[in-house]
Amino acid sequence: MDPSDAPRRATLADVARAAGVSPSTASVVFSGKTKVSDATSRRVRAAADELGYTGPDPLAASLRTGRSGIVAVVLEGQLRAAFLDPVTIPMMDGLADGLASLGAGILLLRDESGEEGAPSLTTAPVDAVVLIGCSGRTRASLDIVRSRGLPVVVIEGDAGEDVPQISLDNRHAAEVIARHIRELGHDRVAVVALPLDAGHERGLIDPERWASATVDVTRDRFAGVTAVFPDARAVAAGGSSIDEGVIAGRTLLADPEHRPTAVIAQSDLLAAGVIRAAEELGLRVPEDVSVAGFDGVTVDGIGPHVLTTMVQPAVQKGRAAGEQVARMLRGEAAESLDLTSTFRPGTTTAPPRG
Amino acid sequence: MDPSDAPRRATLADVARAAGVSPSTASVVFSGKTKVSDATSRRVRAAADELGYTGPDPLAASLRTGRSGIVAVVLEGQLRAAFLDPVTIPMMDGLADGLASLGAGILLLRDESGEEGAPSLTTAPVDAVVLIGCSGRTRASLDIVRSRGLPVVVIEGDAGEDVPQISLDNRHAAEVIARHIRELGHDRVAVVALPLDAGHERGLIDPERWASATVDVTRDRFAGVTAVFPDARAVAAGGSSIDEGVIAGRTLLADPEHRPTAVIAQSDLLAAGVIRAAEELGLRVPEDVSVAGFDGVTVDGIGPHVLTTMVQPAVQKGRAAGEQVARMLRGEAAESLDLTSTFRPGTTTAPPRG
DNA sequence: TTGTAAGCGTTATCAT
DNA sequence: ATGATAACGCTTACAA
Repeated sequence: MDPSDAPRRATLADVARAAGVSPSTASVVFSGKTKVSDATSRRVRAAADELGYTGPDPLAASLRTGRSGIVAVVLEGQLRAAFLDPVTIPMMDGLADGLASLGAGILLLRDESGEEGAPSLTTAPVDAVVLIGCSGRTRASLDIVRSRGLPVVVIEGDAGEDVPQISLDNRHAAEVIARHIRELGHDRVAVVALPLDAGHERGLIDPERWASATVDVTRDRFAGVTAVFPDARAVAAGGSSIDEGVIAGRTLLADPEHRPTAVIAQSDLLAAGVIRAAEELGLRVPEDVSVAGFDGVTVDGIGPHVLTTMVQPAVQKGRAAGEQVARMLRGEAAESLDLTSTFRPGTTTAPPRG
Repeated sequence: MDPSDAPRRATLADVARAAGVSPSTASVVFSGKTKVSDATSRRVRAAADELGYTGPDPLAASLRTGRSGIVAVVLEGQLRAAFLDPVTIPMMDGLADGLASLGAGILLLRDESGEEGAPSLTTAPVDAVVLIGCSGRTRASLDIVRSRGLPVVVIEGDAGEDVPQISLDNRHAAEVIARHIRELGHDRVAVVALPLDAGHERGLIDPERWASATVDVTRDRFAGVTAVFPDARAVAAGGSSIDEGVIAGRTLLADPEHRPTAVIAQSDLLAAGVIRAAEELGLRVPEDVSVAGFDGVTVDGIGPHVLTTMVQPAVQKGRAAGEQVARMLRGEAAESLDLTSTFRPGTTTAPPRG
């Protein structure tokens, strides 16, 4: 007897009919955009319950309003790689917060261009886009986003001219921590650097090598240190991890002859590795060697130590991005933000031994 | 002179008109669902370029096809908390893979019920839902999903009757590793357990306490061990981290009197902590004490050790979930899967000293 | 190979 | 406070 055999899901029109009201009234009952009398409201809701109607179909609503309530976050490569950096997660959390006012969810998109059938920036039903990181690929993503006319915010990446950007005071922050080290009296200082470019090669860095470094974060943090210690030696790590820090730490600390009295690492993870390396070699931190980090993340497994570090406002970074997106979606102008890291003294730095 | 002052974005209809073809033909040029002559195809693309048309509006396409190409992943609480577990990330990666055949993206949704205006399961334009974890809240999410009639898969959670579920052979896997320990000749064995319930209290666990444990994973992995070592002592950690492992490790190893010769930890992170605790106490691993883990994740910072552990197929877990979602979306029946962990011998277990 | 036509389920505008 | 009506931009039978 049914018009169709597969019992089609009830629509707002069905509910309206059952409740004896017009579709527009029924719509308003659910959206609350206009006053509705208590009586009709109740009638509509009753009819909805009756028919198993759970609310307006988001797809149809989206088409009509032109909003999907979804913001894309574009990460580089495998999710694994992106989430390896411990600041990414708090940042995403902040983003979720910043977006909350908008009622928007986060769509994870991978930056791999090729993959057939993969959901891409070109076809995703999103209201805005947040680009993370600073790979060359960012460029391509940016083009797509632009041609779709979507609002976009870039976090720590080489955004073009007019794209609002959330960045960090990397250079200045590095200088702050370097100055702390100098004030303690150190002058034989070494840096454990993040990768200089996509190559990820490890080892001592020839000063001229910096000219060809492509990763902004690495370069800026190094520049901050050399402003204070122009002759600081540097070792590049293969990535930001404790194990990489251990490797770099050994390189720097093994030889008592050239051993620095302080090591400035470009991430907390690396710093933790340096501490491990030092302890392996029988050196005490901070008595024999001071170690400073960068990021201010909680590093698991360095025991009683509290890392001296620059705390970067990871959550706030995400939240700021979310807020800028929200503004753009409201038609307001968005602005770029340069966030400030704060010095956090810990137990891993001290004056060098007499 | 323009019909409107704000230059409206071009639509497929505009493109069709400009190219002198019908809307349906233009549509097909972009979707590729039907053969189109090379000539018209070119004409349409040219017109599209001309008008700055970048492809069909996903919103409209979604409404028409009833598909958004988005799958929601519901995580408990803050993203931070969810991503603390190192298996979550590879799992999400696997999920992305499993979903790739579908061309679907992943929408991150937080499980917090309240939050006004937050994007919720009720209003998100998704084709299917993946529920992760085993909080009581899963229940609520499940109800929403059900009433919306969305396909759903649960990963390691207490899904109801007919919900396809991806689980792990926790009990059996724990038994496997316990047997390995016994075969090495140990009989004084202790367990470092994950939290028993939301309370997260640390310390030695009274055997009767297990009856009230609510976390399946913890209970199952413990049951596997007691099948081999009925009298194994257990200490609960406050969470799955290296630092918690250190605390638990100290509790177990400090007293030489009752010191076990082997410790079975319920996660690799905990195991890494136990190793640190042992080394702090001057014990060598595995000579003085054997340590086994669970998960098979890469633990940063345990230096030369390779953890003896059960490798859980994290990526595959995600991929399986993705594949089941894909099946359901194709109208096929989905099935529950119980995945198998595999034993990976490492350098952290050895026979007890004579 | 291409065109015609009928929606997909909402919501916004305007009138009542 | 409520209702009629017209889009929103696309896809897909089906017809030509």
